[in-house]
Parts: sequence; structure tokens; C-alpha cells
Amino acid sequence: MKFYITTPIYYVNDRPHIGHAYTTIIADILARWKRLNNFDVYFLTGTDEHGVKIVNAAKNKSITPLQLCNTMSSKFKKSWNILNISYTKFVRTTNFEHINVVTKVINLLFKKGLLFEKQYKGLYCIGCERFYTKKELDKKGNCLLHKKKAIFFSEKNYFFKLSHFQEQILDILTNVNNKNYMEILPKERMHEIVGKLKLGLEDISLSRNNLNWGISLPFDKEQTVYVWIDALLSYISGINYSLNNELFQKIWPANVHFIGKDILWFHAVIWPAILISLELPLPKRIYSHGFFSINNCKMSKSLGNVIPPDKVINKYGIEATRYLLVSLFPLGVDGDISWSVLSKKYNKDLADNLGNLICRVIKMYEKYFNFNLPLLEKKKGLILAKKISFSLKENFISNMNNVQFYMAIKFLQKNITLVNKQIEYDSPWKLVNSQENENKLTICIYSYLQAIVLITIYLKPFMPSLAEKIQKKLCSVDTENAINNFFINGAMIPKDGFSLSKKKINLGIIFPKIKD
RNA sequence: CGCGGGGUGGAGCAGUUCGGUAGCUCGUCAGGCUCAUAACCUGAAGGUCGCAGGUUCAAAUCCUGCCCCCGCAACCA
Repeated sequence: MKFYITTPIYYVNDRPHIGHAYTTIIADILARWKRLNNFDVYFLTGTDEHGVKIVNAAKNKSITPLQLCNTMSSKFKKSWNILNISYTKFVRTTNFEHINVVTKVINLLFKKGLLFEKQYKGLYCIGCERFYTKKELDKKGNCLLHKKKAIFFSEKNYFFKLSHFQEQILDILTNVNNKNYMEILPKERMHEIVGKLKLGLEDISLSRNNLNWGISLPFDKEQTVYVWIDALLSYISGINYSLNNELFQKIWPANVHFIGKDILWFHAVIWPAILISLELPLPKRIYSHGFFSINNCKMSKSLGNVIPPDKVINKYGIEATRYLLVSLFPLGVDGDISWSVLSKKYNKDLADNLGNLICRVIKMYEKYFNFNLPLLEKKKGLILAKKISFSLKENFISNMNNVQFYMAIKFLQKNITLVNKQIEYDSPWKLVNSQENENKLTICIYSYLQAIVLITIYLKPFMPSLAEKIQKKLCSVDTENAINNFFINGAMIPKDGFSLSKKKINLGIIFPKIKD
């Protein structure tokens, strides 16, 4: 079964920050989770590179827009590579293939009579480069930002007949039985959109005049496509949109678009209108997540409190960064973060609970058995792992499928604690140096090791490299296969357990404690 | 009457879709253990779940009314 996941394509007028990383990590965790469950995943991300802001940013740096785009786009790519993002395709809106698709789509819309020409008249602020309604200006007609009078301005634009789709869109968002039903999550966001929709829908301007950094309209070279339409189409250009293309036929529609709440309107209203016009099926689900605030401050460029991903990575490492960003608050709501909150979570979950567990078990394995367990009756040694597996099957899996990573991690942590409790209960150190307890001790250590391997399997979507590293050290056979089988067989532990390596294991301290 | 979000032990938050012993992290106090990263385990104190009514055998959860806080120009996930 195919599964198509997208992130927004990020606007390159700024370098990647922690918010971009958040969306991308969420998408990656779901992608990896789906792959574990044997889905054929297609994962798209990329950069949005047209528009007036890019032109200005390039001008400031005395380079061409394309040079700027190349630099910035590769910064995003580099960040995602560092964060171990398993994207299938990185799309750029300046790519030839993308431009072709956009041109094709605009032509189609034009032929269907969904575009019309109109003189755009209104009050325009030169500083903001946008039109304002009287309400948005102060009493003197000045722009609030620039404190300058907005001038009356008139230009020719092409408009898209968005208003024609009002009823249809209302239905696809609210009527579960509509075959094009598109689910918006969380539900509160859907209510918000529906509320706005009911107020009425206006036709939107789809082109801009006198802007050469963009895709020109095929039937009017003076005009370029509005960046938003341009950007949305990357979701289909990235899989080679064309009605007789094999890849496109296989992959479309998207199973989930992950977006930030700021761009929901475009995805919930404009995007379906375009797709309906093209007679394409709609995405199944749009997940709008919340924003970070930092120490209760809105994260923004103007406040200068934007955190780049490298800063977090430098402090906690790649794997922990992925884990921390999604485990601090539920997806969909806004969450406040700070260095102290991040460090506390890191210390508690990763250093004290998980890291220390692995450390103490491996030390015992070495100290008591020198990495070589005597033969034993394996059944007894699998009780703990089975208990964990059963518990996680109940609550972890459903939360992962519903993209509730926060909850899934909570349950995972609970089961790590369970192993710590079991160790305390068994007190293996009391069983040492006694012939009669030798067998008991063997079973104990064996069961902890089995439990750890199991936990790392569930950990894999969050911390892929680390989970794999631990598995490779602990298991003697091809872990990749064992793990794939694990989920395909309904999250079942192999009959004889995971076969343990007899080699010396030296993992060191996986998560050194952070002092703050 | 604009739209939306929120008000849960000292702090920060889950839980509200589909009513059924009030949960997590941090902090506080007492104890245990020594395999481990001053870690781990056990126990305790602390909440009339914003207020008032209603439905119900049963409400943090459903209904009604009210009070308070936050966001809704731009950059921006």
C-alpha cells in the first residue's frame, strides 16, 4: 500500500529554524513508522523560491535571485540530511519540471473558464507591497507598519473563480460520506475554517503584474503566477503530475499534508478548489500543527529569538533533538519551550530512564556473564518482553497511527520504567555467587536484554540511527529483517526471542546528562 | 453578542471526541537499593478540575448562563 506524506515547501527568504525542523521531523517519524508497517512511503519536502521577497532579499545581498535560492535551498537540504530526514523527493519551485506543471495547470484552468481578467483597484502600501482595505489602515489612511499613506493603485490581474466552490468545499470538509471527504485535524481548526467559509468566499487574484521572478502566465507574459498557487502545485509536480504518468497515478492523492496553522486556509480551501478544477481526487487529511513559543514569547524574526536547528542539535545531539521536539507537547496545540524545559525532558526521559537502563543492563551482562549467557529455557526469559509488547500494542500503535507522538512516547517511557521496576524487584545483584541462583540470574539478564531490543524497535521512528546501533550491538542476526517481521506479524516477538550477540558490547554513555 | 484558543494540587501541562476510581513531568518530605549516568525503586503531603445552575445512578468530560486570560498587521512551521 502506498502512503504519500508531504511537508510544506519552505520559503527560502530565511534559513531553516526550529519550526521548519518540527514539521519535517513529524513527517519523517510518520514516514518511518509507516515503512516499518510495510507501507510504500513517498515523502515529499522542498523549497518555495519565487516572489517579491526573494527578489528583495537577493538585492540586499547583491546576488541574483537564483543564486540566493540555490544557497538557501541547499541549507534546507543540509539541515534535513543532518536530521536524518528520509525524504523521497526534494522539490524546488525553480525546477524545470515544476515550472512545466504550473504552466500546464494554469492553461487548463484558463481553458475551463475558471480564470478571468480584472482590474485590481485599491489602496496600496509601497513598503508592504500589498493592497489594504480601509479597515486595515489607520484613520488617516496610513499603513500601520510603515506609517505612510497608502496610495490608490490599479493593476490588471487574473482572478480564479474561487467563489464558485464555496458549497462544494463546505461539503468535502464536513460531510464524511462525500467521496472526496478531506479531514482537517485537529477538529478545532476545521471548525475555524468552516466558520470562515460560511462568511462567504471571494475570488482570488492568481497573478501579479511586473514581477519577473516567478512563473509567467502562458497566455500573458506580463503576469506571473501568485506564489501561493505556485507553491501548492509542488505537491503534484513533485510526483510528476500528468494524467498518464505512472508514478502520479500510483501516488496521488496525498494521505497527509503536514502544515503549520498559519497556512491552513490555503490548504483547506484554495488547494481543494484547484484540485476539483483539475478533476483530481483530494488529499485524505491535512494536519495543522501548533507553533512553538519560546519562554512564552512568540518566536519571530523581529524579536530575534528564532532558534536554528543546529543550536538544538549541538546541545542534545541529532537523535535527541528529533525525540525532544515531538515529545514535549501534543501535536496540534501551541507549546512553549525553553532550554530548561528541553534539558529537563532530556535528562528525565533519555539520560535517567532510557540511557541509564541500557547502561546498567549491559554492565550486568558484562560483569556477571562476560557477554556470554549460558543456555537457558527461553520461554521464561520472554515474559517481560511479551508484557511490554502487549502493553505497547494496546496504546502505542494506535497513537502512532493517529500521529499522537506525544502520547506514544509517554507510553513508551512508561514501559522503560517498567523494566527499571522489574530490575529493582528481581535485584539480580543478590543472585550473584550462588550456584542455585545461577539460572535465575541468567533469566533476569536475558529478559532485560530482550526488553531493550524490543523497546529500540518502537523507538526506531524517533531515533533511527541510535535504535539501529543498539540493535546491531545486541543482536547477532540481521536485525533489519527481524524487525520488519516484527510488525508484519502484528508486533510479535520471535518465538525464540531476539538472538543475542556474544560479542563485547561497548556503548559508552549514550545520553550524557546535561547540567543546567 | 466579531472569530478562535485556554482556565485541572506550588510550577508547567495531559485527560474533555465516545460521562464511570483525577494523571504526567518538575518541586517538597520520608524511606529502600547499590547493577547503573549523584541514577533507579517505594511511600507521603498537596486539587470542591474558573463560577453558578441543569441533565444523569454517575460530570473535569454533556447542556445553559456568567467571569477571567491569550492570539487574530508583518516575518513565519
